Formats: sequence, structure tokens, C-alpha cells
Amino acid sequence: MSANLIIDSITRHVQLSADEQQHFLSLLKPKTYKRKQFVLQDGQVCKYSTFVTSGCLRGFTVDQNGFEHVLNFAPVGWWIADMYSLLTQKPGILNIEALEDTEVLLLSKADQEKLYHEIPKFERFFRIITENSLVSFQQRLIDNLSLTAEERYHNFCRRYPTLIYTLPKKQIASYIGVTPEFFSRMQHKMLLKDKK
Amino acid sequence: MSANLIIDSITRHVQLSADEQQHFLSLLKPKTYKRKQFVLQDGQVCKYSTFVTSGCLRGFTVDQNGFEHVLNFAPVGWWIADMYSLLTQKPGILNIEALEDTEVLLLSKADQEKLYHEIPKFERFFRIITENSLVSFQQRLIDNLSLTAEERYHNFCRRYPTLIYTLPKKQIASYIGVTPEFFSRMQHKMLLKDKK
DNA sequence: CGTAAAACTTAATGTAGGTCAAGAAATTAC
DNA sequence: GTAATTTCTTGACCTACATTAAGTTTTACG
Repeated sequence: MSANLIIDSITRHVQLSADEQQHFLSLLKPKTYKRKQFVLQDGQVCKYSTFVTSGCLRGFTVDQNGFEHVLNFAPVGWWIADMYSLLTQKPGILNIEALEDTEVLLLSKADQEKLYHEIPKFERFFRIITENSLVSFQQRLIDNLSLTAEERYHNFCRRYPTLIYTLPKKQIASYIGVTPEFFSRMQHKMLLKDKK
Repeated sequence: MSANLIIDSITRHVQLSADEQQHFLSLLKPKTYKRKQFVLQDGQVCKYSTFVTSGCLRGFTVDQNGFEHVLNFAPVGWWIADMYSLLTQKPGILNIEALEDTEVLLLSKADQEKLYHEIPKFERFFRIITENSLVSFQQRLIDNLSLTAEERYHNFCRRYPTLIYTLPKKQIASYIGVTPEFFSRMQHKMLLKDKK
């Protein structure tokens, strides 16, 4: 059940009393999205931190030529938001879309800030997951600067083994930073190599 | 004076009493590095958060072909660390080197953690700067996926106007993700354009 | 179901940016 | 102040990946 999922994910990092758990849960608004529905569109102000309890979301930007670039995926158990917009409360550049029918829990920015003051352990929790997120984006940037597309794909497979089977290939291609056409050719080449 | 610099940079985000300021300052160890000296080498465990009070540091990785890739610069007033290694206390992949003679203040991981418990405002401060850092790395990743080298260079100039004049061009080239040769050509082309 | 849309593949051609080499200019350090 | 080192530039050639286009397979959904 989704309350367990989110509480467990927090108590892996900080301990919470029953009261604290209840209080936290009372702040969350459940919401469901149909496949292809948008959770957030660029130009909007991001008002919530979103926790995925079933399904999968993707965060992406659209460049001046209309091409999409996947910033991140949020499968079950992950948080997602347009961090820039959430922090500044200005219009953001991120689109967040449901890749399949998806259930989430929403925590409003106001409630999140209040929570930090009431129960500092929550500030600790979000500090820790933000630090982890920073480390993985730094690593991904380094990968983009120093690895070939094929190597980046291998890293993706190692880091998100479950997602490989559920995600459309064009989404994976976009995440690692190549076109679907090149991704297709790349996979073909890798198959030939493996056979040897 | 360097104590003012670091206190000011913190009190821009959280308010501190005189006692809290004193306590914080008492935890910092000043240290100086000569130009080209290493603050941290890959393979080492990162033990400190480093705040630059004069000079400039650069964080970079070395790939399997021996090429360097600049992850970040830390000019005066900035913090730097190998976040992965600092968090996990495992050997890291980041090198941190002084680009010129540089003075820093070191805050040990143990003291930083203790500080979080003693004075939650410091946990807030580091949460906020980590969030800001995350936003800028996300933006840089998006830039690398969607912009040309020339556009990334313009972004660099907008974001770090002071650094353009002090940094060797090859460092800027590495930061935006191109070779020094291509960077040189690119600047030449931009000059021709500007003249028109 | 059936059909429309979306996702995937393959091929031909194009290009942003890399590599290698070698000389010129600028910094550093003794 | 000058030799040594590092940085920057320029030229010829190269390659990983993009683009365009067309056909095929898979998936969604009325």
C-alpha cells in the first residue's frame, strides 16, 4: 500500500515516530494520471513535490527545434519536480508526463517548508535525497562528456535494470542523448558483437 | 577578511546569532594551496567540504583515454568537494586542483554532521546550496543535450562573467565539452560574425 | 477485433566536432 | 631576463552521431 511505500522510503534515512508518520501522511494528496497526461507543463509554476506510488513519469525539456530531451524518469518510489521552478516559484522549463497510468502523492511546497520547521528530520531526509540526486546528475554529466553512446547505454542498463524492459526505446535513446535512429543501429551492432 | 566572506554567504540564506557564528568559525581549518597543487586526487576519500576564500579551484575527472573533463570551478565564495566520496566515504573519481595560489577553509565531514544536529539552520543552509547546485547541474546537462558548443559557451559567459578573463581557455573548453582546438576555431568564427 | 497512431528499423547522406601534427604566442620560474 | 614550459592557433583529415526519408512492426483504443 502506498502509505507504506513512502514511509519506508523515508525511514531508510531518518527515523519517525508514529505521530510524525501520521502527520506527514495527512499532508499528502493522492492523484492519478492517465498515460500521456501531463503532470506539469513548461511555463507553469511547479507547486508540488511528486512521489510516484505506481506507474512511471518522465521529466523532459523541449529545445528550440522541437526535440525532446529526457532529464529523468520517476518510477515507483521516486520523487520528481521541476526543481528550478519549485525553488524559485517562477515558470519552469520542465515537462512531466505519465508514461503509463500513474498514481502519485503530492506534497505542496508550502507544506514541505512548514514540515522542515516543525520536524527537522524531514529537512534532513530531503537534504539527503537531494545530495544523492546531485551526485547522480554530476556522474551523468561526466558520462556525457567522456563516454560514447554505447558506454552510456551500458551505464543506463546497470543503473536502471528494471526500466529497460518497460520503457519505449526512444525514451532511453533520449535519456542517453542520441536519436532513436542511432540507438536502433547501435543496438544492432551490439547484438552482432555479443554473438561472437 | 575571509571570516566575513563565509559568514555573509551563509547569512544570505539563514540567520545566525553571534554565538552560532563563532562556533561555526571555530570548526574551520584554513589552508593554502600553491598553483597546480592538488586539493584532492581521484582514488582518495574526500574528508572535507572546502570553501574558497581566495584564488580558484577546479574539479575534474580523467577518462580512460587520459582526457580531463572539468566538472566545476570554485572561485572565491564557492564550496567544492567530491560529493560522491564525501557522502559515501569511499574513494572518489574527482580531482580538485588549484588553478592559482588559493586559500580555503576546510570543514570536516564529522564536524559538518555534528553541526547539522547542534544547529539545524546549518542543515538548512547546506540543503539550500545543494538544491541550487542540483538545479544548475540539471541545466548544464540539458544544455549539453540540446545546445551547440557555441550556445553553451554563451551560457558560460552569461553565468560566469568574471571567470572568462581569469581562466585559461582550455579550461573553459573542457567545461563546455569541446577540445581546445575546436574552441579556438569557434572563437575565431564568432569574431568574424561579430564584425559584421 | 480492426485500424489509426506510435514506435522501431534500415539506408543514404550530411555535419559538428575530434584527432594529429606543427608552429606561434604567452606564462612561468629560475 | 631568458630558457623552459604551457597555452593557443591553424590546417588537413577523420568519425560518431544527426538528418531525411521510407518502410515495417507494435501498440492503443473505439
